[in-house]
Amino acid sequence: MSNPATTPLTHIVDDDEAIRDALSWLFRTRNVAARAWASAEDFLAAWQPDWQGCIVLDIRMREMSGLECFDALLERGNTLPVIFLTGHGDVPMAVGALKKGAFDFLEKPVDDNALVDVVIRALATNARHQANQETQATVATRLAQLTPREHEVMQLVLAGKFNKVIADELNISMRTVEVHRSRVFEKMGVRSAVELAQLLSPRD
Amino acid sequence: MSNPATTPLTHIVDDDEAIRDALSWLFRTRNVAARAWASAEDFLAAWQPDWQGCIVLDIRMREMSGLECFDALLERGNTLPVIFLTGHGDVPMAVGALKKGAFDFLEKPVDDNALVDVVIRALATNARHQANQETQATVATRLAQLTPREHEVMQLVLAGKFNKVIADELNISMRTVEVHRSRVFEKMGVRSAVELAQLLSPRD
DNA sequence: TTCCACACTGCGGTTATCCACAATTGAGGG
DNA sequence: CCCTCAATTGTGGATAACCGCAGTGTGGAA
Repeated sequence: MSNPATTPLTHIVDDDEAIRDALSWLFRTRNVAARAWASAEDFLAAWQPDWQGCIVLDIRMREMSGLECFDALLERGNTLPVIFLTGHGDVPMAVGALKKGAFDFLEKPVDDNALVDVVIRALATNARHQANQETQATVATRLAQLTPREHEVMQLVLAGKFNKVIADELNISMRTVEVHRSRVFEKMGVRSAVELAQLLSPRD
Repeated sequence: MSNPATTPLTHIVDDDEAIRDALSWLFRTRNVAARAWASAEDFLAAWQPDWQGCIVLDIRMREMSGLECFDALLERGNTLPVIFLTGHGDVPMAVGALKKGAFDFLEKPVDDNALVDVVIRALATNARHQANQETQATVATRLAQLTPREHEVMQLVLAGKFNKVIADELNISMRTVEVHRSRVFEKMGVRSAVELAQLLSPRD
């Protein structure tokens, strides 16, 4: 049994066993690791925030619908790309799902190649997102290690101020500024203010 | 006549005069500056890349359809947010438009308040995009003023390297590095490598 | 030929940054 | 009481960055 936290899986969520089997088979023939779920409830009960991969989610299911499942996932902070499949979609439903962040919205019957293409793109998107999350987590961990004073000095360093100016503003000696500055660089794993600025540059 | 390059306008493109009039009136009552066009061709003939505002675009029109107009706008590098209106949309059409970057996709009859809300959000999005474009244009202009050698030195400065190391790598004197470095800061309008790094930090 | 832009360099002097070594004080926890 | 951590500071010495002043050489355009 693959571990969804480290091996990206395409999760097929559909109450129709024939569809689940067909999609499982399709993905297997395309070397896409997949796992099938017979209901949205089953999937949600198992879902973990650190899973990697993507979700192929049928809209119309017996108990909980795909859209309800999607809303629940969003509430839990899901970041897996969600591809909706539906036999009877309408425009507001599709538009609403996409604007809530759904990755795609496809109508059945769906072309095998088209679906696999979408899944592969979704997996790539998830991989990029994961890499970005890890970087941000590392930065956040390092920032959390700074003492309040170090953090304060760091902001002024990032504002491009001289040590002498920082010392004046904080009413401390230049030597103290140097100590804090040096410790900031050490804790943030950088060697210069340029590297620090680049590490902490705002990203959309 | 307002100048669309500087005054944000909501462009109503619909071959149905009654709709145009109704929407013009609606926007006027909500203090949203608008301009109506009887055909996609008319709008496209007038369109300029520096216009500000947004576009409310009907899909089904006599000659050129809204979707064709949208494709033409994309080819021309349009950045105005596009809100589609349709009386008979289907899911693939809606999904396709949104994935090509349409701002929204609404079905007629559309609720006045809902439409105005969407338009106001689109206008805000356009304003943010415009501000970002201006910043990027300023940076690009400044970068274009650098000599090739200055640009080369700048890259090494941004890599956090000492002047001495840069001099070694480029086989020039340290004084020359200092000269280039100083001129880079001057032309880029910054006072330190930190500011330069922040000005040029990658953005998605 | 002259002028200009670009690239380059040396000298001397100043300011900024960095840090080893050493030390003190205060707060909090075991 | 002892220990750890955070904040602070001084001394002395070294390296890095900055720049005025002065100058040279090359290539291209007028």
